[in-house]
Amino acid sequence: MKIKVKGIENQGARGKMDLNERSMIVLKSIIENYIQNSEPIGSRTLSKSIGFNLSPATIRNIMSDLAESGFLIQTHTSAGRVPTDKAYRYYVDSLSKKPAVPEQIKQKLSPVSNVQGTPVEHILSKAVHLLAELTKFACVVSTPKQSVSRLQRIELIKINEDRILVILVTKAGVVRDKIIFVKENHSQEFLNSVTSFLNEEFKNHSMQEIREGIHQSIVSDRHRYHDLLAHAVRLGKKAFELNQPGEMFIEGQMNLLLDSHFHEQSSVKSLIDAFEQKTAIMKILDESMKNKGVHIHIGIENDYEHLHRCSLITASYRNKQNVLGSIGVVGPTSMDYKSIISTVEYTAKMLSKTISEQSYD
Amino acid sequence: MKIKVKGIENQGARGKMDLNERSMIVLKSIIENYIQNSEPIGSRTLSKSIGFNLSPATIRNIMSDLAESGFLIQTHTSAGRVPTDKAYRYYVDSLSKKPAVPEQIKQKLSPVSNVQGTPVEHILSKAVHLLAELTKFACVVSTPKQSVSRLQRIELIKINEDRILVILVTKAGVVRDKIIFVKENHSQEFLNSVTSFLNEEFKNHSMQEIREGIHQSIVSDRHRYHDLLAHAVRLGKKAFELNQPGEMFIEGQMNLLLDSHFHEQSSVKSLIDAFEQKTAIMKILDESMKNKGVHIHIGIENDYEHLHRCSLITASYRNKQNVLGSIGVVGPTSMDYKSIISTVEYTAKMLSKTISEQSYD
DNA sequence: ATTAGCACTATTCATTAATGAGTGCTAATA
DNA sequence: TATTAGCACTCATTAATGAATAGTGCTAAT
Repeated sequence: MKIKVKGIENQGARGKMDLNERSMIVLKSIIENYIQNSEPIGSRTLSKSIGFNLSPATIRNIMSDLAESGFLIQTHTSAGRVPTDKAYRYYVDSLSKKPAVPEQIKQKLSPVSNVQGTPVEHILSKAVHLLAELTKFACVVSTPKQSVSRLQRIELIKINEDRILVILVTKAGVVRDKIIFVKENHSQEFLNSVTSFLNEEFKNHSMQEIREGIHQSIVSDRHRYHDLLAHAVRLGKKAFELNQPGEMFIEGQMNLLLDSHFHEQSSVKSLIDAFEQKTAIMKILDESMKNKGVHIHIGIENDYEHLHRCSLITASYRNKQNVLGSIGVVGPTSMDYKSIISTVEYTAKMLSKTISEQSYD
Repeated sequence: MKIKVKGIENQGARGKMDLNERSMIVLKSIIENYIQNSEPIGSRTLSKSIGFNLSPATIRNIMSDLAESGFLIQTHTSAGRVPTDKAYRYYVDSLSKKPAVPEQIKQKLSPVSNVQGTPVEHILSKAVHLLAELTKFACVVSTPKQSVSRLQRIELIKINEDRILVILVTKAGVVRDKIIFVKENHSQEFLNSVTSFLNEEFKNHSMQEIREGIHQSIVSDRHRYHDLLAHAVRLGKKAFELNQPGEMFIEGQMNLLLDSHFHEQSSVKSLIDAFEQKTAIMKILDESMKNKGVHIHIGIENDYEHLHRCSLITASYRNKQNVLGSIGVVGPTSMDYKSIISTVEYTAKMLSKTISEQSYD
């Protein structure tokens, strides 16, 4: 019993993404097998494991075509073929949308909502920890961007003659603190007035706006003759200057070492570098905040060379008002995209929900 | 030209620590060589590299004695001998006290004092990052213990009908925040009164004391007829309940993988576990807070089995008033104790200095 | 268009042999 | 008595060899 499949012909090596249905199925089988076993599958084995009857020889022909179009690659002449990044891209793009998240995964992620009421950082670290445990890869999460978040409250607390502790509470529920150094010895009562002024003036504005507003105030110098306001503006400028570079939590780096793909194959060194220089990953997380949904960066698609052997799956989290940051997984290009994608998506959703509920708007 | 050294005779395998001077020098040479090259040295090579003339045969005899007393071990018959944990302990104990910290190291650690004015967590993370970079091992630091630190200020900020943001500032300059859920809808003015009351009552007391004090208050119920105080005590109880488990920052885990000792030899798995279950390392850091100076845990000396192949060098950091936490290095038992010890000590000192200067007492 | 068959290639694995670093022991020596 | 020279022995490491294996590519037959 044989099946004949008519379809668009393979277009050769010119990079066209059209594959006839049979080639597609073969490619998919190869990819899924490789994801599972991390070793190439031969034409004979594939012939048996595939659904309908196709002889090894036919499969070899198909594989040869797929190799020519850049979906498969041979490490050496007599070795099986391994999917390329292009193949993974094709595979991911053709995935039937959103497989349901298994109940088991949901349950394992439920502790995220149990840490409500604790600092946002704590929630994030819980989430990223669980995600790493579930996926068995390295996971990262970026802390809420300060510039976009809106002010809920500012507090100025006198420490001693020349130091003031500034506490900023954002709508997203993030608390940031910083000590500023001042020349004048202000009384706490004075600071309280300044505090009220700043709160009234700037509540609900984003940090970005506030910084610009204060800058305007100083330039226009309209408070020149008003002592309190002048001081307030000056202190405010210092207070809102705290431009934290945006942090990132990493969990489960070690997981990557146990993964069969990194174990032998590639030099561990480049992975270490990738995590050492956090900027590259941070950039991808930032990028991910710009659009909704899950983002997938496969191997060579990454700008940063050290990440060429990794794939990143990221998704942003948010409160009701703003996108705050994003969370993601860093793993080998041959990761199980299907399940990882849905897990990351679900984690981001949980995170959004938990944080939204304790946000101040 | 030969040298004869008279000394106390080796006591055999009975565990006596007394070694004649010559054995001591040989042992020290073997250890230092092994630390440098991570491979055993033979009697011939050692005979040449050692200061005075000793034939390989003599050295073999000495080595044989050292092995018998448990300072050296052979992995197999025809292999060179490798120092045991006992040998490292002996070596460390006999180190001439406190070699000077190289200027280069001092310079590389100087950024720690540049982050003054930022949150304590930030300072810690900077310090542990630099330490990891310098030592090329994994480094850990524990955040200030909350229970011992004294209250500088508490703030209660109303979020909405049933939520209050609590901000605790300790003398050590640590800011902690938490949201508490309440049944009554208190006004911010009311919260301000409570705040003043709590600040007046508890400023300069340790969290431990405060918790006990509040507990007493409630038990004795002496505020029964005073509405404000009753509320204040009840809110205070909740506010001071925040018993953060004490965190730990880890940096440079990946460094261990590049180390020649872990690379092949031991299973990476146990190291991963050690870091996964942070409790073991946390316990050692806690322990280290109890006594001054540098603490050294060599291999098998560690209670936790996964750390049997590691050594930990820790030192506590403090402000003027209290010991706050500790910082340390986790590396192979064959680490360069001499330099690591002084580097850790210096880092802890820098940390203490930086934090003290921004502490509130 | 598909398949069977066969030649060819490269990896992997086990075996073997040579090498060499290192020790242990014994007898000679200072 | 302490030290040393010399030699036998052990065992890890390395390279070379060969057999087994998994896989492809090509061609001719269906």
